Amino acid sequence: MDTPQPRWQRRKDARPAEIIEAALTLFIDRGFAATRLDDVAKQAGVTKGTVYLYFANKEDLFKAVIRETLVPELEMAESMIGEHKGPWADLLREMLLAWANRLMNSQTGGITKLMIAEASNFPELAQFYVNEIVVRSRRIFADIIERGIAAGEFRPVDVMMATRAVTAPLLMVKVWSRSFSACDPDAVSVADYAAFHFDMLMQGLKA
Amino acid sequence: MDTPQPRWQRRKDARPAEIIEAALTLFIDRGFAATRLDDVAKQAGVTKGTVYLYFANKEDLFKAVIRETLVPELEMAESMIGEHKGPWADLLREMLLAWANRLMNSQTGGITKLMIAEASNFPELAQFYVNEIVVRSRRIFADIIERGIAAGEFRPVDVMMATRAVTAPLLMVKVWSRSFSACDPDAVSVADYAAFHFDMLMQGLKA
Amino acid sequence: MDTPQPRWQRRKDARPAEIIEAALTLFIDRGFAATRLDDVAKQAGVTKGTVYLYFANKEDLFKAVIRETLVPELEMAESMIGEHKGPWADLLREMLLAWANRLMNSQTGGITKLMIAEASNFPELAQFYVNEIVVRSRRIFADIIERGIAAGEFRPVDVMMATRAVTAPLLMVKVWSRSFSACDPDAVSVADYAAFHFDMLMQGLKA
Amino acid sequence: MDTPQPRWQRRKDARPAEIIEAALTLFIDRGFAATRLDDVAKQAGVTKGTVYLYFANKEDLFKAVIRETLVPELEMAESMIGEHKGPWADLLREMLLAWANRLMNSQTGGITKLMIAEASNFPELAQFYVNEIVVRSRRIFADIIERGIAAGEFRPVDVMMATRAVTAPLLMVKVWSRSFSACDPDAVSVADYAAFHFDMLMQGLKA
DNA sequence: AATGAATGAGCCTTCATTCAT
DNA sequence: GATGAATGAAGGCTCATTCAT
Repeated sequence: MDTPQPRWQRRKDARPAEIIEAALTLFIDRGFAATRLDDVAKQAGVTKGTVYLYFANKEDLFKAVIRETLVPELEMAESMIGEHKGPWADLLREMLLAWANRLMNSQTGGITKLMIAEASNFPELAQFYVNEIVVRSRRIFADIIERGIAAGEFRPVDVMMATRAVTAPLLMVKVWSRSFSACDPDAVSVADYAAFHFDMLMQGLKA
Repeated sequence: MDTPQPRWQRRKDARPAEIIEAALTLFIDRGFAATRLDDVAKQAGVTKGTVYLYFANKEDLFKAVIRETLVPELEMAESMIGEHKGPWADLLREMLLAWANRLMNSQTGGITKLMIAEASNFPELAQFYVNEIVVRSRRIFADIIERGIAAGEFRPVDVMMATRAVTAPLLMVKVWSRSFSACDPDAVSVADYAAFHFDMLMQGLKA
Repeated sequence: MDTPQPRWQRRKDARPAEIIEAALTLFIDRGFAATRLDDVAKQAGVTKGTVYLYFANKEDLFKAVIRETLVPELEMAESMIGEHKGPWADLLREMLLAWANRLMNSQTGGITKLMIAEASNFPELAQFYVNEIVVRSRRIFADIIERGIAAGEFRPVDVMMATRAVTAPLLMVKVWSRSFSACDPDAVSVADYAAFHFDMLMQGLKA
Repeated sequence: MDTPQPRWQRRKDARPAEIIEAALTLFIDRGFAATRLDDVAKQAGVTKGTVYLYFANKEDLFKAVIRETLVPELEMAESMIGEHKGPWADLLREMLLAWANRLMNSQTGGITKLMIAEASNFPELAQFYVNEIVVRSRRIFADIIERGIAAGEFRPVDVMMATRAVTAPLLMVKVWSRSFSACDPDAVSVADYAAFHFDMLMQGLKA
């Protein structure tokens, strides 16, 4: 006679994070509306009822997913800034590669895709995302560009535009690969692109 | 006996296009799953039943929306290519500005956003989109880059990467504005950005 | 080959009343919370979805049931008042018997039972019920008592109390029979009781 | 090693009564179905699990609530009867006032309301209630009426009917006040009504 | 061709009940 | 004895889809 497995375990502390992780994956993959709580629960290894022990409803879970996932993002973004000596271009390069790295190893790209898709359905969340993540991330790159210009290292371009020029391509490549890597014959790796991107930023296309 | 006024008009030819237009707007705004057919019908000025006269089901409508909207895209994209004399940079500039123009005046940006969001839910559609639109659009810019390099006008960069560098930023700025223009304090106009983008592509950031 | 029955009929005008009637029966029998909309629908010969074509939700249906059922009640109650000649006692008797009759042939008793049970769960509805039905019904009997006293026909008793003395017993007997007729060995018919009640009201118990 | 304080106290004997009391209050207020066991537990100062230590399920708790609450009812009812000398009307008056007193100071009225509402959902319980409480209570009043008639003190009325005439109004006034006291502008106190009721019973309305 | 009443499957949510701690 | 995390069945509600008119 073998020991029967207990039907479930008490994991009060671990549950929310597990559910959030499962939900994140599914939300990113299918979108908010197309994700069923049953699937979230199954993926988290619990039943639907358990989800409701920790989140008031589906929307609340979505918000938690976004917020909880963005917190490490924030911390990572902040931690990138630090002491720097030497040319600003070197720092820019370093930052870009670090960011590309995060884009590959975290859910950052997925979250971006998700927010792009659901922004109009969750306006306050979109606002939160823009304020807390986007604006801050831009600030980091904008600072570098501004200082580089002040140092005479960069051309005196419009900083806001340049910031977009620095961030948008990398983000797009990552978001794109999330959605189309399976069917795009010319898939491009984020890591490879990051290096190329920096080169293009510096030298431009002209011979 | 007098001829009774018909309760509705025969609009056989116009109906599908009207429904598709309404559906496109709503799909782009809310996503596929969050869009109700009732709302599509209302926006198209018909009733739900009428939608089913022209489309087998919601998914079928979605596919039609994508396909029908992409046809003019295709045609516009193709028509951009033609005889060209003078420097390739000039053609690139012209193409970029024309594309930016289309991004502003058509649903191209919206479709991109929609496809990013729903690609994993509609794989064949994603494949269709990539094959018919993305690859062709890339081809246009890739050609220019290749020829510019051959002519010694551009640096001998990786063409596939450079194509991304040319297209991704503009697309991202447009997609982003669709989702976040309401809550992004540093909104950037696509037209302005296009000019800046070309300048950066040519000269890079270095002083 | 026989003609296949149509799966359903369009009965837009009749539906709400049918649903209300079915709901009334079930609410009275089981109470609000214990009544499932599925059962209401089945009893009304429709499906659950149809209920939602006409009522926003279960609570809304409940309110409609109460209101719609009470309107005829009101009208009947009001219509009892009219021209009267002769002793006030005769009018009182007439009114009581008419009311007893209505109690037997309408859902009045059931509604009362229902409101007693659900008043605290639906405060505004309870208020509506008291204001629109109870107060008016009392007014009718209070008038008769007041005039009877003024005419010297009745003793100068407290009118409000006397009104209760006139109405409460009949109502209780009816409500009681709704709930306990199946298990009460000494069930009393409302019709019989009404006659007895009038007699007691007039003569009292004393020899 | 010191003796750790136990997290909870053994209250084996007190627990069931506390839970029953809490449940009674909520059942009366909201009805059986609308009362959540969570709320019962909270009101009793325990957790949901504890309820199941003492009661097999919600229905079982309900039955216990009714039965346990009816036991004191029974005892009180029985204790009212005793030796009596003097006119039967005096005894009747005494009994009515005593009963009114119990109606005000116990849950009798609430139980009645509850049984009226749930009788059809709990037939055996309704039977139990009728047999053990209602029939016995009636017997008390019926006895007085019978003896009063035999003594020539009361008119020779139908005893069963008269019993209803004696009990129903008081019960109705109490039940009513439970449900509608908050919204009935002409609320009537049970104590006041009891005195009036006896007067009416004796003298009737006629001048 | 068009309508919109009706359907019914499916999802979110609640809550009585169980059981690991 | 008590807890409360976890379950799972049930029910309210939505909405894509059908079909009588």
